[in-house]
This record gives sequence, structure tokens and C-alpha cells, in this order.
Amino acid sequence: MAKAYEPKQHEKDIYRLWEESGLFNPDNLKGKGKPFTISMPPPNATGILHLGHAAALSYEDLMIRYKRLQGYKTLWLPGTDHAAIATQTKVEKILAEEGTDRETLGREKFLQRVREYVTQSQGNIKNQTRRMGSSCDWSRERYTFDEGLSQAVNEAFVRMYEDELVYRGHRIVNWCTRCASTLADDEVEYQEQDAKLYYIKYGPFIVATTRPETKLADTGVAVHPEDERYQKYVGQELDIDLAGHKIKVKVFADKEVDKDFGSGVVGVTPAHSAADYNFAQRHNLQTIKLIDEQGQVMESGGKYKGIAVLDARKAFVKDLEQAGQIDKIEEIKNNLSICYRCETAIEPLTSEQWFVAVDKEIPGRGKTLKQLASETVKNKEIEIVPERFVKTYHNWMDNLHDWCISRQIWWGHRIPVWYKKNKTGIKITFFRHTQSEANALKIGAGHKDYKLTAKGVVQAQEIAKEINPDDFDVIFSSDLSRAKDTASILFPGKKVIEDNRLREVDFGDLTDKSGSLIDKHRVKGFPNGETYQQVRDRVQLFFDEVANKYKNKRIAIVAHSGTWKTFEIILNGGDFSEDSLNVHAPLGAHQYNLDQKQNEIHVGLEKPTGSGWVQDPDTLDTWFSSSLWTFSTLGWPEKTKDFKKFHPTTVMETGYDIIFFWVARMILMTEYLLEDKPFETVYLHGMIRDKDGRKMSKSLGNGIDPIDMIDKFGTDALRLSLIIGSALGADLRVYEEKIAGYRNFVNKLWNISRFILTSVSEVKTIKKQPKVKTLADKWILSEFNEMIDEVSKDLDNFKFSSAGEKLYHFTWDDLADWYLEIAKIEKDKDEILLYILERLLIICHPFTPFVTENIWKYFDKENLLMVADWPKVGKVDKDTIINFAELKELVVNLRNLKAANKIPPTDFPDCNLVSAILSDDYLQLAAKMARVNLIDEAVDVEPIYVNSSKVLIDLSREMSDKEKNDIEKYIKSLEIKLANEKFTSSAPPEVVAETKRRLEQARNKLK
RNA sequence: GGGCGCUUAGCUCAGCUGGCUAGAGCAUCUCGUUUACACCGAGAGGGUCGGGGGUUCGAGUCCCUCAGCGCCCACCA
Repeated sequence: MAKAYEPKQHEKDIYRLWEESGLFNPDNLKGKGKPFTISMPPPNATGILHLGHAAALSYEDLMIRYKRLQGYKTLWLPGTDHAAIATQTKVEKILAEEGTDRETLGREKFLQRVREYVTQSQGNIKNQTRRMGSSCDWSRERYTFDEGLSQAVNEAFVRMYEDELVYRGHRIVNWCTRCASTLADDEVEYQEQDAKLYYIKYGPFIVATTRPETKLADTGVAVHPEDERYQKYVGQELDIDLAGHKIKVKVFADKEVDKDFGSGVVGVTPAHSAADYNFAQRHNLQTIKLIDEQGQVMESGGKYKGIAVLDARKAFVKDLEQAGQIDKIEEIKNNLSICYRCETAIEPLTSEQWFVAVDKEIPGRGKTLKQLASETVKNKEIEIVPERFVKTYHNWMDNLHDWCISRQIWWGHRIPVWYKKNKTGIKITFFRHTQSEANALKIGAGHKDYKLTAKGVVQAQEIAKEINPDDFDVIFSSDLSRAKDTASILFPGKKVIEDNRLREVDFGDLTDKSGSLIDKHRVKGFPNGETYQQVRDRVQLFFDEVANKYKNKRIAIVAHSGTWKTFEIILNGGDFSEDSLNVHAPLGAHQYNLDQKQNEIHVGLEKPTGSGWVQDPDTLDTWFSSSLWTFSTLGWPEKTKDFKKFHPTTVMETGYDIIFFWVARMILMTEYLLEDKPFETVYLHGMIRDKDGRKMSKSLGNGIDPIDMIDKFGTDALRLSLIIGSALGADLRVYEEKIAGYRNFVNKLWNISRFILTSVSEVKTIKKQPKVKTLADKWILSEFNEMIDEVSKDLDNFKFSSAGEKLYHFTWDDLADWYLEIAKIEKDKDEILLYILERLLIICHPFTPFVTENIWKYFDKENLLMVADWPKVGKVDKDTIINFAELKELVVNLRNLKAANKIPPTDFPDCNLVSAILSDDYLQLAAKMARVNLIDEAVDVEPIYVNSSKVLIDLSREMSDKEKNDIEKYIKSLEIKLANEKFTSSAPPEVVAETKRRLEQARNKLK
């Protein structure tokens, strides 16, 4: 055996040995009874294992190895997660560095890129997981995109759809403009920032807001019901002018309004604030969407249309200032909501999305999802460790709102919903307006209002001859004169409904510019104007409304060339391109069926048969698939053997930071789908921090790479540094010196073993606890048995840190520093040393698997240490432990005496020891350990009392005044205590007896 | 605004349902190569347990209160 243990030389070989043994797989374990199962929380697919993962793996492996040694069939199922937004964001960053983006690549090519990235990072993660020594069953490894797991996702979605627990709704959602996707409520984080609070003169009110631009889409004004200042307005509809932009608001009272904040008046913007959306629900307000998915102001923003939100704010505030409508501006602190993955500001907006209904009663169960998930924990069917997180869990559960599960990112499980264009029976006849003044000038009018020319009027009259107005049930027109006028000529005497969504594209800065110049901008959009995509969106909204309202009607629409182009694309399919956009709508009637528009919906596991079905482009929230993790990995929805055998799992080990994201959702979904719990116990560990208590992060540069630490100090040392040093669930600081300290311990264990294995005459297995010959033998076995007992209990109670400390203390202090030293003196201890070592290796194994397995080899066993038997607890003799403490104290005191008298450690001064408690054998032992020369005859000096032994030593050394003083004080305090009748009568007898014993001991010292 | 946690030696932290003269590791100081280990050994110093009050025979531990720090949740526009 080498003098120092070099982890690097052994770890990889040992891991290979384990892996090739097949013993990570429970099928190859002998254990009977209920298996012990942990689902490994999937690490993010970003490719690098950080200390948080390393910690989790350490705790999980600790539990798994402990249980395996105890004879359980253990399954630790590893896997990886596609980590939707996180991964997509990461790959988008890489693409940005390459100067491209996902839109340019297109969906399929982009997904291919992500797959390549994930394959690579998963490889890294798996290697790093192995280096941590993780004894997980690689043969059962799963990935959320595996066929089976994807089926599980679809199955869950479809069942929930059938139970009406998932629904599609137009609601306010958190929108990340960078990710171009929705986010769940808990995926939004908050960042405090300096903000301006603008007080705006707003009709008869002053309204305070941090986001003035949203006031353009206000539809209500809220005041407190008891606020006397504003009572008279409640119930009124007011027209408000905001620097020329006109809005209509309904004034209402709601007790949610804080009278004392700002002016006590809230301008309500239902489309862009979750709070306001709730107001709108309660008070039946209209919702006007102002900001689009790109973060730009929409049509409804009037002159600010097409401007990015922040610019629109500046422009609008400037206009308000000029209009004298800014009352004042205050500097305040504000919480900005940001995306948890890319830290972009969140834009709340209304959008059509899929949701999980958490407050809806589940058919046949009489309870909501929320209730199911709450009760499981309330009933203690699931135990949460540490317990304080139970409260956190309930607090979150109680506040849970419907969960938005559709994401617009591409990397994820496609929503198993297909749409088919369906018949509405609506016939649409489109007419372009005839020649306008702008047409005559060959310039682009866009939103600018031009009249028809005389020629235009004639053209319209010509067309009118061809049509019978009674052939149409409803007539729509754009709100621009050229279209309205055309309509009135085509359909004399008929009612024409104006709709501004049918307007021409807005040419912005190019309004009134020549057609040829305009043509150049059609694809990319017009500066400060619109893109055709935007026109299509508003026309689409118009169609949605028409499709619902006018089933089987004949509809005429008079509008513009630009609108017509979107008709073509929406109703006949195709894409915007140079060619399709530079065509002008020919005059005359254009027939369409709106049949294609209205969707038929199919929700199912497979794509429906028949043609024309198109799958929902959105993907599912990554936590939706993660919530099925404990059973989708075991084969569900198939009733597989594994599923029956290993579910519910035993322990879920994860960080407290994802209790909501993941733990709560697993409980919720499992209770719903399986009417069972996903796990029996949740063990939540704390966060790993740096030496100064800061979170480790790339930007701070304070992160420690676990692999670096493994290279430097070995996996066992790293594991110990992550296990020891914190109370249950508390955050843990990790730094290099600490890891180095545990490296020293690992080396100590190695050297203890080296000493024992090389000093015994034969290395062999000792089956039964050997007979004791001396006090020291009895003592070390008592300590050892006590340690086994306490460590086992700690591990059963998830007190890993405490267990590790006890192990450390026994190994280093009791065994190495005392017993091995005694063994050198007393000799003939082969059996006890081997007996202890073998079992010590087993107990250390879950903490430090590599070094222990390595030492185990010297025992020449058939089995790996990994599957040895956890030792049984033998007899613990408390009296022996007390007596031995006496011996230790004597030795320490003798050593101190020597040191105080400047006697070199190598000198053996003569010394006569007399003891009331310790026999001569032990006095001799003590003398040897303290390196004094034991003589029989009394030396010619005053005796010095050390502990309860009388020491006659050829030295002069008085007990110091301080020492004497301390002892006297101590004796006095004990005497007072014992003299107190209340103490002796009310304290437990064993406490009183112990106090007496200590008093006696202390008095002996002073004798 | 609600909830949770923390404050114990120079540093990092243990201390469960109240009962050893309050512990550990690191650091510091002194001494040291004695047939495992200098990634070591032997020893030492260092704390009125954040402040104040209370309950109790007895409080680091329970209760109240004040102060500081941290985290989580929440629709202050």
C-alpha cells in the first residue's frame, strides 16, 4: 500500500468495477421486500455539472449505498431532461455568436442543432455523474424525449383534456419578448430597480403609473369604495383625452385599491397587467390589447403604433408633457418582472394559450387538483424534510392560479392537439376600392384618407351593374373614405359596417411616396409603419369574429389591396414574398369561402386520420413532462413490471429552490393520474454557496468546478465536504480549504487501514466480535458500537452531516489517536483491529465509496464492498466509556505536566502513579502513553493529584491558581444545586445522580 | 404586506423534545520525527451563545420584545 492515498490512480478503475458488476441494477441484488427507490432529478441539459448537482448526487448516492448495504433492492434511476427554455436559450446564444438565429434556420434545422447540442452535453453530464461515484442504474436511464416518456406526456394531456382540466383560453399571460414565449407564474422573477412614477392628468383624475404607455389601452378607472374624493364618478363612463389619444373608461370601486398609494386612482389596463386583468374580470371591462408579442405598440396605440414599448413610453410622456398633462414625476423603487432564464423584462399580455385548471372539480373525484395536492401533504401521506417546508408548500399551493402550459418555443413536446379547417358556410366576396386620388398620383396612401377620383366613381358604378346588393347579407368596409365610398356605390341603400382592421397597410414614413419605392419595403416592413404580418394578424382577428357571428351568411367586403393580400394568404394559404406582395388587387369581385378558417380540434395521442390536420405549433412547459418523471421513467402509461415494483418511489431528493417548479407539480399530477403519491418522502437540501455565502455564478466568477476539485482532492473528499457542515436543509458554504481538510481524512482512513493490514499477522475476516482482553478493547468496541448505532439512526433521519461528523470523530480521534496508539503498546490485537476495520469500511462506504472499496480489496473478499452487510450494533458499555475517559485524562495531564516543566517528549521522568479507579495495568499503560517511567517507590516530593489519580512525580508543579479557582467554582455550583431541595425533588433521578458523580470527581481533583 | 430562516470561538458551522464546566473543523501559538499517516502527532489559548425581559429547581435550547442579516411568496398601480 502506498504511503499516501492517490484518488486519481484508483477512482476510474473502481467505478468501472462497480458498473461492470451489474450491481447498480436492483435486478441483480439479492435483497427482498420493498425496494428503495430514488428518481434522479434530471440535471439541466446545459452540459456542466455544478456543485449543486454534485451535492445532490452525493446525498442521493449516500442514501442508495446505505440502503443497498442494508440489504434493500435499491433503484436509483438516472435521467436527463430536455429543459425546454433553458436549452433553447443556450443554443440561441450560440447561434447569436455565429451571427444567425432560429428564425433563419427554421424549425427543423434549429431542432437538429439543439439535438446535437443536447447529445453532447448529456454525454458530459453522464461522465461527470460517474466521476461523482454515483451508483445509479444506467441500464434504466431515461430522457424526457424518449418515445415512452413522450407518450406519457401525451397521455397525461389527453386525459386532462377529457376531464376538462386543460383548456384553451384567451387570458393574460407572462410573455418574454426575447424567448417569444409565455412563462408560468413561477418562472417570473423580480428585480428591484429605480423607476419613475408618473402622475398623469387623466380627465378629472390624477393617475399614477410606472408604465404610462399602457394608459393608451386603459378601459377602466378603479378607486377605493370608501374613498370620498371619487365617489361621484363611480359608475360613470368617461371619455379621456391623453395628449390627443382618446380612450373610454368605466369608473368602478374595488377594495383592492390602496387609497394611499399614488393618487388613490388606478388606471386599469386589462390587457397588460395581471392585476388589472382581475379587475376587468370582476367589473366586466373591455380588454384592448396594446402591445404585441414583439413588444411593440399595436394598432390600438394610435400614433404610437409600431414603436417598441420603451420608445413609445418616451414619446408618449413627451406628448403628455407638451399637453401639460404630466402633474409630477416621482422616483420610486419598483419590482421589475423578468424572465428566469434570460432576464428579459416580462410583458404581461392577453393571448390564447393552454392552461391547467387547478380550481376545477375533477369529474368523479369531487376535488380540484389543488385540493388533491394539498391534502396529500396535509395528511402526511408525503413527508417533507425538513418540516418547515410544509408551510412553504401549502402557501404556494393555496395561491396557485391556473397554470399556463403552452410555450411558443420550439424545443419541447409538441402539444398533442390538431386543428382542421372547417366549414362555416360563410361566403366572402372581396372588392377593392376603385381609383382614389392617391392611385391617380401613383403614390401610396396607406392610412391616409383620400377620396375617389371621378374615374373611380365611374369604375364603381360599372361594377355595381354586375352585382345584386341583395345577394349579400352583410357588408363590411374599411373605415377609409375610398373604401367606404366604393361600398356605398356598390351597395346603394345597404348598411355598411366599418371596421378599421380592414384598413390598408400603414406605409409609415413612406406614406405618399411613390409606388416603386414602396415596393422595395413590402417584405421587410415600412419604417414606422406596419408589416404585412401585422395586417394579417388584425385581419385574422376580424375573421375570427365574423366566423363566430355570421354562420352561413354571404358577406361582402370592400377594402384595399393590402388587405386583399392577407385574404389570399389566410384563406388560400401561402406565404408573404416579394412576388405575392407586389401584386395589386384587380378590380371586381373576388370570391372566397371562410370555410377554411374555423378550426376543428382533435386532442389525442396520435395524429388523426384524414387530410388537412395541422398540429398546434406550440410546445409544452418543460415542467409538465417533469411532473410525470417518477412514473414516466418506469414505463407508464404501460403497466410495466418496473412501474408496479418501484412506484411510488421512496425518496425525492432535491434542492429547496425547486419545490414549486417540480416537487409540487409532481405531487399534483401523480395524485391526479395515478391516485397515488410520487414518493414517500421529500428531502430538500440547501443551496451551495461560496466562502462568503454568495451564490455561485458565472458572472461573479466564484463558481467551483466539481471536476477540478475531484482532480485535485478526489471524489471522496469532495463528497464529504458537501455532506458535512450544515444542519438539515440549511445552505452550505464550500471552498477549497474545506475540501482539502476532508482529503486529509480520506488519507487518514487509508493510513489506518495500511497500519492495520500490514501489522496483523494475517488479513482475514473476523465474523464475531472478538473477546476483549483489556479496558481499551472494551472501550473501543463500545465506542464503535455506539457510533454504528448513532450513524445508522442519523442516516435514517436524513441527518447526513451529523452522521458524517460522528464517523469522522470515531475514526480519527478514538480509533487512530487512542486505540491504535494503545495497540502498539498492548499488542496482540489483530482480531479486534480487523473486526473494526472491516465494518468501519462498510459504514464509511456511503460517504467515501472509492477509498473504502479500494481498501476492501486487501481483504481479498469475493464480494464488492458495495454489497457487503451493514454491521449490527453490539453492546455499548457506558461505564467503560466513563472509565476510559479517566485514563485519557490522566495521560493528557501527565503530558501537560511534562510540557509545563519543559521536559523533552523523548525523556522519561520517573513517576509513581496511584489510583483509586484504575488498576495497575492501566497506570502502566498511561505511563507508556504519556512517556513517563513508572517506579514503585514514592519519590521524595509532595504528591500532585491529577484527575482522580495521585501522581508522585519527580517534578515540581503546582496546580495553577486559575485551575484551582475554576474547579472550586465548579464544585460550589454543584453543591448549591444539590442543596436545592427543589432540584433534587423535581429533576429526574438520573440527572441528580450524574450531578453527584461529577461533584465527587471534582472534589477528588482538589484533594 | 405575509411567511420562513439566521445571529454561538478570529473564520465556517454543530448543539434533537430544556439537564455534562457550551462542542467540532479551519486558523493561531508551543512542542515534536515515537516501527500508519507532516494530507502527521502531543498540547495550549480563544465564547457573559445578538440586546432586554419572562417561564422554570435549571434556558444556547421554550415564550415575549427589540435590533441586524438572508431567503421565499404577494395583483402597490
